[in-house]
Amino acid sequence: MPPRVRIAPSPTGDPHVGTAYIALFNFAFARRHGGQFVLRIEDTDQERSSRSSETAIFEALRWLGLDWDEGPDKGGPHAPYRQSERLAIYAEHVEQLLARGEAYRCFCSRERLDAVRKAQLAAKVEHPGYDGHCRDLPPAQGAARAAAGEAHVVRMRIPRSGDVVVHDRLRGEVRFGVEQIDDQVLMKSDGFPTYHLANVVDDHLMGITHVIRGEEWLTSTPKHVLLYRAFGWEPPEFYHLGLLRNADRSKLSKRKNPVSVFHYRALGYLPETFLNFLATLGFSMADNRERFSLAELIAEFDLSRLSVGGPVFDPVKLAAWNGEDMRAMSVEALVARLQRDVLDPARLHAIVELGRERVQRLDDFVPFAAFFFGGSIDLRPVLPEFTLKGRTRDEVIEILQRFLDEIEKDKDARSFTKESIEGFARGFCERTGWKTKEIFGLLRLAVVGRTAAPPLFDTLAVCGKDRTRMRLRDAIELLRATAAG
RNA sequence: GACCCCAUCGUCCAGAGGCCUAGGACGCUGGCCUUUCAAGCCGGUAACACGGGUUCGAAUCCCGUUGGGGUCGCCA
Repeated sequence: MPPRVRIAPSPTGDPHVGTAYIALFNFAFARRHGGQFVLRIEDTDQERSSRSSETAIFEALRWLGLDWDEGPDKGGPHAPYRQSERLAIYAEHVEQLLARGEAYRCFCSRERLDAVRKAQLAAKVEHPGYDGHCRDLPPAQGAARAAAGEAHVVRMRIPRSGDVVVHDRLRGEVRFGVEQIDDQVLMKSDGFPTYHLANVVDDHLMGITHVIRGEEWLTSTPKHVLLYRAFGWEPPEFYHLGLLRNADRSKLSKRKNPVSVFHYRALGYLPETFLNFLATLGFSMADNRERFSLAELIAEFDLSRLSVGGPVFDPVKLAAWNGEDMRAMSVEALVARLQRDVLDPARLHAIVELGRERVQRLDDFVPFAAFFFGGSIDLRPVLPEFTLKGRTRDEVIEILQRFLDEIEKDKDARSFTKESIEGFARGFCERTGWKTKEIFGLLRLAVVGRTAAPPLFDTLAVCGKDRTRMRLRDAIELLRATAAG
């Protein structure tokens, strides 16, 4: 039986390298064995999910050449592939569990849950989690209260004793005591399923045979195993890969690294090189060769050669390989790539628009536009400019760090258009009490590397979010380094 | 903190008891080539976390310690 695998990203934020990483191995495995690679959108968080983010995932995966066989945009035998469109299916399955006593309705308020959690934290209890307040509510009573319209969630009734064994094909048997697992919410009060429920129901209904995903899911797998059991289903095979890491070995995060696939595209990494690089982070060829194409990876892919350690994502090595691959391409091909990924007509248009008042000859555009391209810039020549009257170096570092952190938390700033950045930045000044003049100056300096530039927010928008973030990080790092000395 | 995972050069990967005085790649470094800089070529640097076992023999198996990571949400 050909395998069926899936990638199940949630459409929040930018398409993540980690998603591409996991997608790659799922894709290779499916192709190797003539199976199917399914793309399922896990948009069960109404707050954070967005269509634009979903589209971005499609675009990123396609840019990399990891096309799927079934998905929201293509349909397939198990459509729909968007969880928000499968609500009736989950509701029906929850009813089943309710009827069998495998789940129960919980009417606890958020306030009560918060209080319980806080108390547990304070008391340093062994296994914090839901205290089972509604667990023994008579089902009829629960049903009646629900019918009367009382807000509630549905929780899974986790057995009170025993172990759950997860068979991870990469790690062997992993045993969990059931006392560490609290009664998971399966259905939220808004009628949407949680990840655990939707994931298990869909993997089963969609005939997924192998679940290849990140290690972050390993500890929730026993819950999934229990759910399969509650439904009376056979669980798929599990493979948990190590997580991509920052240089300091923490889980790869946008706070410390560019994690958007688009960032790598914008900086001009070749998709085939990028994929090759990702592949070597978690997989090795039997003959130990490390430069190979997607086709070669597929031809020789073998799940047992996946590794479980968390590899550090090393952009220096990626860049070295990228240069090597560029040298191997024809000039024509390079020009085509340049025009597609780095200097596309829309971007060129935006740059010319910003530059035309500031240049006198056509070829002035090129030196003018330098800061719109490339990664890090040398900020050392302008280091003294980061000194602000009445502000210490530490304060400057702190405010830049805070700005950086808050960009991602702000719903509007995330889209990174001229207007949204401006709105965010002005709000930021109000919140922090810093003058716009101070903040805007610092931003311009950090991102552009000079004091003279086109209007700040246009500039940031054209530079793009990832490049902006990267240079802010660089600036902070440089300031920290020099402050220490 | 509890639970779970992981542990070979700075980093990535190879090594599935003797083939290992541990191999490849990036980085760093010396040299060659070259009007320069790159590129290319040749060479060097550098690791089995520690402690106990098992075994004739351990990087490879077991236990412990240490270290790193992940998870503990009506987020996925």
